Amino acid sequence: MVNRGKSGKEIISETVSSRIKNPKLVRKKHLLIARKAAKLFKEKGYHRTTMRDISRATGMAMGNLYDYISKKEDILSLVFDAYHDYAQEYMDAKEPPASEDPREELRSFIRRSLNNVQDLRDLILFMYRESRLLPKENMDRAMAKELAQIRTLENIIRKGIDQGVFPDMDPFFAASMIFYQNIFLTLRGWTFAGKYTDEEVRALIEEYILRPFHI
Amino acid sequence: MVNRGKSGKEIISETVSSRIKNPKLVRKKHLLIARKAAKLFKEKGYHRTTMRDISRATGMAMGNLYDYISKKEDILSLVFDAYHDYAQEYMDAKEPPASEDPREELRSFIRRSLNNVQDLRDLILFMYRESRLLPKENMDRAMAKELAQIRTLENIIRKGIDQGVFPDMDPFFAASMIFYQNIFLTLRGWTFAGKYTDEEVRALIEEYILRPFHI
Amino acid sequence: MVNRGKSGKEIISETVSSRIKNPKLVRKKHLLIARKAAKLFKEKGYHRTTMRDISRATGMAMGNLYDYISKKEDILSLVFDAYHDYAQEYMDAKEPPASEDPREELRSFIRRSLNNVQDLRDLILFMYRESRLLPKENMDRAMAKELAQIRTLENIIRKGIDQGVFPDMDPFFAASMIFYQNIFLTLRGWTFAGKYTDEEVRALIEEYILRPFHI
Amino acid sequence: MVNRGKSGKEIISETVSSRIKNPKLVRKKHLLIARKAAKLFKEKGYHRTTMRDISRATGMAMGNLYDYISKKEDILSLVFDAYHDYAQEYMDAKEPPASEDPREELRSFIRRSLNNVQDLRDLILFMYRESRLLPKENMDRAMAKELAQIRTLENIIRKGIDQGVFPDMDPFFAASMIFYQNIFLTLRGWTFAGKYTDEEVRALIEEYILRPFHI
DNA sequence: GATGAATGAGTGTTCATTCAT
DNA sequence: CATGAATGAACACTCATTCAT
Repeated sequence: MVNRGKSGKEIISETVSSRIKNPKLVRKKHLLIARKAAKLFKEKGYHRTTMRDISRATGMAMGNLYDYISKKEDILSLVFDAYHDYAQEYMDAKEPPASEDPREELRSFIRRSLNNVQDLRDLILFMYRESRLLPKENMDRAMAKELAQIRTLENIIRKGIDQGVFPDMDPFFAASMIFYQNIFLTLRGWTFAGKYTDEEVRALIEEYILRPFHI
Repeated sequence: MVNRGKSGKEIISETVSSRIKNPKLVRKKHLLIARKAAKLFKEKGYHRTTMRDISRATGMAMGNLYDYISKKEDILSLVFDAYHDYAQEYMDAKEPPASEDPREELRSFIRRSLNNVQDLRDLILFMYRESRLLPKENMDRAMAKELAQIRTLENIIRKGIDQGVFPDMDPFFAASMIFYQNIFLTLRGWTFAGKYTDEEVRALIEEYILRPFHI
Repeated sequence: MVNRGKSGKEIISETVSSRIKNPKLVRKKHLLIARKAAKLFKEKGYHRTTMRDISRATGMAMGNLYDYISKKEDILSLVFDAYHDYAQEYMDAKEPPASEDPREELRSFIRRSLNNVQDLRDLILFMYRESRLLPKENMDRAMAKELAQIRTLENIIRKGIDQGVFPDMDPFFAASMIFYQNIFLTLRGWTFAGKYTDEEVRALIEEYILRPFHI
Repeated sequence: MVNRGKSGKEIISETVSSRIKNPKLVRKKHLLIARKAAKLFKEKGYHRTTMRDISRATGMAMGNLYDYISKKEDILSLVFDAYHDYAQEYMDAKEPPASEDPREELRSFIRRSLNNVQDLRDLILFMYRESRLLPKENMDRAMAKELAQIRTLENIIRKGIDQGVFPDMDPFFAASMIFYQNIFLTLRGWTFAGKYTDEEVRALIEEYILRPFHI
């Protein structure tokens, strides 16, 4: 849930500047704030969550909170950054020894991604809902991260097409569709509530996504 | 853009009650409010749109506005209801003479749906973002309408499977996936900005969605 | 205490814009706010006077107050404008039939000015103290009004010099000195507290100011 | 820039008490604080200068700052005291061998005073603006210092009247007027901006002030 | 039915001051 | 003695809602 800066030191959010001098403390509190705020945001949305709520949840006094951020919007950035860092780590950590079979690679990517999505369901939902409130800089960053994931997928697909194991298709577009289908159950999971278990849903989506790739 | 109640009378909203007696007037104003508010909501989001904004946009005095609704939330309901009514009409109006070929039926449904989505892009985006703010009753209604559409799709698919023109699959699940893939370009339009035209995107989605249905 | 606009209609403050439509009401409330706020500002200074204080003093609810102004600073402008309008009227109203004798004209100007200053002592003191907080536009206006008064004085003095009844001197500079001497007892009246009555102070200043004009 | 107490020990402030034992250190830090705070106060005013600003400017940690003062107001006192001490020194240091000619003595006093005022222009302006914020005790002390200077002037004038070189007048009143005319250019410097150089202004004021003393 | 002024609780944010180390 | 993080009351300002006409 942290960036690794050039020097190898852990950094969370280069954009949110704090008045506090001790960088270790800043990182720690930024993480605390992001964690607690994320919970509140998920439950009540950004606008309905007050700074007082966040103060209470973090156990930090109002003024102290503002020692670590300079506006409420910063907390939004903190939450997004923390998620992206975490998601990156999640995908990196579970990366299997790169298979030579594109079909296997694709399945592996989807499976990891679906697990991640299911774990962070509410957070992702929140992010999709309120990303427009992000300051442009963070928005751009978020979009770049998403694009990077899509590019990874695109490469896998392109390789599959080249090797003749996938049918011919627009690889970037297909990658985008897959990426979005991954998120699908987050946005509309309720459709399946009661009908299928989480396990089943994951399996169904995986199968459905892979279907167009059978020759 | 109106419901037909059981009695055949036009109703725009069963949930939003107004102090005004004249039902024709109520309907007219509710529509006016929904239309103007939708525009504002799309642009600035629900929370950032003030009652004063809506008063100004509709040309109705604050007090008069509150003669037709009782809380701001009501306007959200009005907007959602108006959309659903409109979408229903849209799909109904363009419904072709039911083809006997499930493949054609499916393609036709998707095409109409994609057009609808592209026309109302911003509104749909807004609704996905702020639906959680809806009072439960409206939320349930919105979900029911979505489910109805999915059921229509499900039937087409089931027929195709039965006739052996579609491969075997879970028809409800497939219908759900299709339905949300339709919405895909709304949520992630920016991914394609500059890469493809709207036409191309529609064609690509259509093709991609239909791919799993080739035997 | 009001401006006369081009049309002859009374206007108070063209700079402070309000959300209220009825201009009569706006004028009335602006005046009320200026009057009550001036009192508070004089007593506690601008910064120590809170919007709640002003709300309480005017009997207007916080929100209503903000219907007539858009920021606290506006109230400062209101106070300054009201004073300047009043001072203008004061000087105009008591303007005697322009005497032909510059000496008499000068004495009359000084006397009126001193009376005005003594009446509005605390207000003027406040204004000299906090004028730097004014938005530039108002500041410029205030300076222009002051300059206009100095110019009037300058003209009287120049006439006197031309007629040979005043000794040779820089008329603009002398006018400035006189103007400031008028205000003097506002800023440092306490020096005389207990020593002289207000009457006596006025007479002493008048005499002192006029002294350099004896040949 | 320090007082000499009765015992001959240097004291910078009798009113501002510090928690620190070492009196040398206290004096040093009080002076540092007064110097840095004065700069900030002149630029931004008392209220807009935060304790953080002062901490930063002095290089003292917040808590350490509060070891030497007990409230923000104390810093105001420190600034005023430092100024008065400095002004006293300024006048004392440049005091010429007391001339026997009251006219010369008067001119000398005014000249020194005008130089002082021009040097400390911004500081004096600040003090006039914010003196009301001083605790009563300091206010009284400041007034006493002013009065002392006025008394000095009064004596010169009285001597001149007695010797028949000045026309008859109320010597205390005249002394007061002179004293405040000195300050004039501080308060209304902008009136002359571009019209006269600083040199010219000083000469004009000097001449103007002395005018009533010609027989 | 319509108008628009009035209400006041609630929001984000600041900042003098304290306190643990 | 020094450091700087922590405290929380107070502030300016907003806005959904009501009410008098």
